[in-house]
Amino acid sequence: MQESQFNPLDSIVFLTNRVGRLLSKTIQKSLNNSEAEMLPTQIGVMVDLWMKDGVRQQDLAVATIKDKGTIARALVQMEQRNLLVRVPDDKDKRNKRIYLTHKGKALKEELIPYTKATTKEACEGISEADLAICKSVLAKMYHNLNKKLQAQPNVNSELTEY
Amino acid sequence: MQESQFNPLDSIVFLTNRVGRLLSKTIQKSLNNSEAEMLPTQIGVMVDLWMKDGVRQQDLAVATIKDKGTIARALVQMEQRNLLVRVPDDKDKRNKRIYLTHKGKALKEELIPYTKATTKEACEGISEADLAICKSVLAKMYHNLNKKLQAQPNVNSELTEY
DNA sequence: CGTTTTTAGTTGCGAATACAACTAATTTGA
DNA sequence: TCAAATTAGTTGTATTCGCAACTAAAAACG
Repeated sequence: MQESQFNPLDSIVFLTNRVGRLLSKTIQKSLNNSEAEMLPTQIGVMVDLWMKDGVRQQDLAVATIKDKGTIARALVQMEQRNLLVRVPDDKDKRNKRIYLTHKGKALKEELIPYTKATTKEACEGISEADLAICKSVLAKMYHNLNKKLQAQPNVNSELTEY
Repeated sequence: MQESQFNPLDSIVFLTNRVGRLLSKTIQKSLNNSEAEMLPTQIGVMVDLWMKDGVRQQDLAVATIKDKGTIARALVQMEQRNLLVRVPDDKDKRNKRIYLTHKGKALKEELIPYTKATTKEACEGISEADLAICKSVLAKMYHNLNKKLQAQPNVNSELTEY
């Protein structure tokens, strides 16, 4: 049996995973004991709502790659904190539309500096040009992976179109 | 109050997170009902052990960005499945060294095709050159973030040196 | 139309996880 | 040399999460 070549440090799966988790963990920790303290799932929901609000719970579940039950419970907690409201849709009573409150929108301003600080540290020694290429590659991958999901039935991802 | 510019689709934090989670979720699902079926934490442990085995539980916790208790319980399960062994260290009896069994090493061969298939789909339309730059940027970020962790006390990350 | 199928959201439940308290082993340094 | 501090691993506990069963609403279709 021959030994396969597989170096995680040269694997895009390994790299995106570890870097993504390191970054978000670092940011999340730095938020602790601040006004903006939030759980990872909640941060994910917030970010999606900044891009587009008024979407359905189901859209958020797909976009954040979480179970719809998990999202439902996270949204209840966030509604209790007055970060957002869940508005039943008159045209289709199965849907609930999610809208950020003023407080929810304001959190964006709080989160940005933490995100920028962590990003800056992480990107030390990396050229602007290379970073731009890296982001465009990841954006393309994100697009490909979402398209793949859309190709399967029963998935709506309005959110992830760009 | 001015509205801040923050487009998640141009944020390395958002992109690495979503792409990383989409990729690993896709691979994990494709493993279901196969011999190689594993939980995300277990996959993370395996990958680190492929890079370097004989490390301590604590090293794995740091490398996989998980709580040491979580790792301890995951390792017990994996030991029960005969994927690895936990060997008390004679020189320092606090440590347990983790070694892959033959079965654990063989899983690597099973996992590779799934990883490659998913990666290929995700990278459609991306040039080799750009992908290489993307990976080198992420590897550099990974290095920076781990160095940052090492700078803080009580963290050992032998594993993440490269 | 009316029945069947699909979809959005909710909820019960068990598994996985983080956090913190604990034990045992080692290191530090007075 | 020995008490205090640090470290690796374990375990208790509360929270989070994914899965699956369920309800209600809408769409599909004969």
